[in-house]
Amino acid sequence: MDERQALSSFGALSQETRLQIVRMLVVAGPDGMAAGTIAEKLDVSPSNVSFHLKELDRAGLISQQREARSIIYSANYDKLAGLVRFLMEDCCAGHPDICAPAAEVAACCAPKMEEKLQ
Amino acid sequence: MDERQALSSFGALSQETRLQIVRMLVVAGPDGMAAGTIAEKLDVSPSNVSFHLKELDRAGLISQQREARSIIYSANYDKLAGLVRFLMEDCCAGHPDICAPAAEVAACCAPKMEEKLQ
DNA sequence: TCAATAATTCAAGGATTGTTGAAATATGGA
DNA sequence: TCCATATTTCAACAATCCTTGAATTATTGA
Repeated sequence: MDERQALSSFGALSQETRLQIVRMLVVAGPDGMAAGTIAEKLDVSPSNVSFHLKELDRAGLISQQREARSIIYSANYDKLAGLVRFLMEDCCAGHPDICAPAAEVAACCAPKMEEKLQ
Repeated sequence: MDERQALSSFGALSQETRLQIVRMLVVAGPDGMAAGTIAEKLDVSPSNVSFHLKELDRAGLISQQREARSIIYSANYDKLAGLVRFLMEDCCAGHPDICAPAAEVAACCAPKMEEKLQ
């Protein structure tokens, strides 16, 4: 991930409805959710949710796939992971000793890692 | 970090000058940099850099401290770490098995951790 | 083919955000 | 005190972003 992509991702995530969409899709997993379902759950108009989905797609944070009359959206985990990496690289570029505590967060994704460190 | 803070942080980081400021301050470390130095290095007007510094301060990503005639800004590492955690929590809320690779990034902050995992 | 469903696109407007340069504030030294 | 330095604040304008509802496209089933 370069600065350009990071800017676009941060921009996409800096709007309430879009952040909620991403969080919902992340929880939904690889099966994703239909645009209409997202609109319904977040109580937002179809046209408005469509606008925000397009924005998230442009940033590369989500993908779409038609299924019958619905269009199914799902989170791009690799892009989210890339953004996490970008932020941590920034952090470490300065003072690894200071930002090391941030590494703790990794435990939430890799519980086995935490065990090994005991 | 709650959604409110995350939104504000993402908004702050979604502007080129501000993202560059944060990256510079992170590299600068705890000593920080004077507002004028930042403006000079990024080739931005003092009033414009001041506008963006205020925005980053509002988001809690940086701190300031007067030193003689200068005002020294420095990165808030804990807030950045909090944002990393927020993103990873989101990731893990869904499918830990899928987003686990993101945990690799932790290695950049905690090289000792990586050794232990060999 | 026709109607219903699902979603997108478009244009208009309102709201927010970014830029600029001039004026104001704060500090330190002569 | 007076001047130079360092930074912020302010107002005006430009640019971007968000919302809304109506019109459009795509798909399915009767």
